Amino acid sequence: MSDAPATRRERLRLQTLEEIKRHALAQIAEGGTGALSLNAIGKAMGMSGPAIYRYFPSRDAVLEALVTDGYAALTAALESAAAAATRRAPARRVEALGVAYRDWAVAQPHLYGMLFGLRPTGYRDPDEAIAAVNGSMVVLLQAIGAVVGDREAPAPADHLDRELARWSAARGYGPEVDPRTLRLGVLAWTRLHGVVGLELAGVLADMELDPVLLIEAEVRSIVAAAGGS
Amino acid sequence: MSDAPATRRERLRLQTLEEIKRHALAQIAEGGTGALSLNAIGKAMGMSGPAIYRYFPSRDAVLEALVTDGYAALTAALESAAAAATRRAPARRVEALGVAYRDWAVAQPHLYGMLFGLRPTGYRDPDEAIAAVNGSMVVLLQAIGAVVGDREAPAPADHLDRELARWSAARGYGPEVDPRTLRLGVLAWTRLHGVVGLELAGVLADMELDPVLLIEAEVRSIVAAAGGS
DNA sequence: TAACTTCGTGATAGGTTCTCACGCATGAAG
DNA sequence: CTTCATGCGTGAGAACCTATCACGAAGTTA
Repeated sequence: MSDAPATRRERLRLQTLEEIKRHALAQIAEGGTGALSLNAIGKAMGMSGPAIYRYFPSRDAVLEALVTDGYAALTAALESAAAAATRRAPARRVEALGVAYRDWAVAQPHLYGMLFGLRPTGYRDPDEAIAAVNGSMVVLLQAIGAVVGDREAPAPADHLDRELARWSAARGYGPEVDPRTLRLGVLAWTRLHGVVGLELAGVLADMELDPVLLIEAEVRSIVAAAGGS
Repeated sequence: MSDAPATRRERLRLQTLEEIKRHALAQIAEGGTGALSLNAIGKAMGMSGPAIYRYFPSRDAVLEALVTDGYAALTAALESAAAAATRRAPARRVEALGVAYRDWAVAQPHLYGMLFGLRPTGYRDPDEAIAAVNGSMVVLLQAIGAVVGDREAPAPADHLDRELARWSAARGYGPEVDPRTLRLGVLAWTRLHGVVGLELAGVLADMELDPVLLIEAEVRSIVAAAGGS
């Protein structure tokens, strides 16, 4: 994760680099991505605007760095939640993950929006970021896999199952992740995102629906389909 | 819908107003909301930048107008899909709605993002827009209601059901919409949005998952829960 | 015909990102 | 210990943006 700080210069450079990202994140937290201004960051750090360009080639590069960091932070949050619930029943562990996912998103809505919201056309995550988001998926799959347990998979393979099998193989998950777990893992994610996304968009608030109840309902639907209590 | 054009002046004004929105939509379609420039719109229409301010008080007002129109367009698309499938089995009608929902979103991703993506903090839809999005919900509820049919609802009312009952009553849907339909309607929406949102974010593409298969799986999950085939 | 309303224009203020040439200070090599 | 190169920050400036303002030219009504 952290390379050797090597020379003193690099250490300082890394320090200001982190400080820039900290300020950028704070700006985004109140005001959205549009409120990010390299000029303002420079001023807040006590230096001029153009100085930032010594550290980031462009405004978009700053955003991209935040995205990559964000993926890692989300995965870390999920791992921590899974670790905290490791002694509880598998079904409860899945529920804890669902709640943790929403909590993380709600705590920093604009960052979540940068990760899973609309992107400028043509934008594609760097491989580094794709790998990071993959970590979240692994956590989910482990938890759901524990619920499924050793039950044999009676589901007749449909189109989706076949694609998922290919997908899992290509990803190196290997055949030890059974099809049902795979399917439920992906669906759990899209369902969680559906609720969280609409909550952050303010639609659920407009309708006066409680997002937590929806999250719980969706978690329960996944657990039930996995054969859990 | 359309008021009387009254005087000739108003007719012309409405015409340029529409033209502005057309150009705005085109700009957003390629480049996202950040690419919207009133200056550029004016230039494209053969007039100066500030002239636009005779029609919209601010840049955000243009975006807001697009949002309101967008809600209506989505509802219209769903209604049209429902009408086209009116002679088919109820389960098929729900499926048609799911596909239509995704099709509409994919056809104009940035507009969809403006409707259901992250908003600038503090932003809240005008009542007009909330009413418009409500229309989409009604279409969904009708289709799902047809699948549920006259089956009695055996579901033990949980938290979510109780909240939905209050919600439905407050909305004037009346008690004729049964709890199960209500619940499935909301869940159908969040599930569809989950898949579509991740697709538009490019996450599914990164993972090489086919969104259509996911949509079908989710529609089937709703239909199954409704008791349909 | 005269008065009034509406529309579009150019100028302008203040903001942004981003490039550039310059000077300073730090760390490294001889 | 001295010299030199590298990296860092600055201010000026180009090109863009939103938004406001005073002004003149239309079209509309009395």
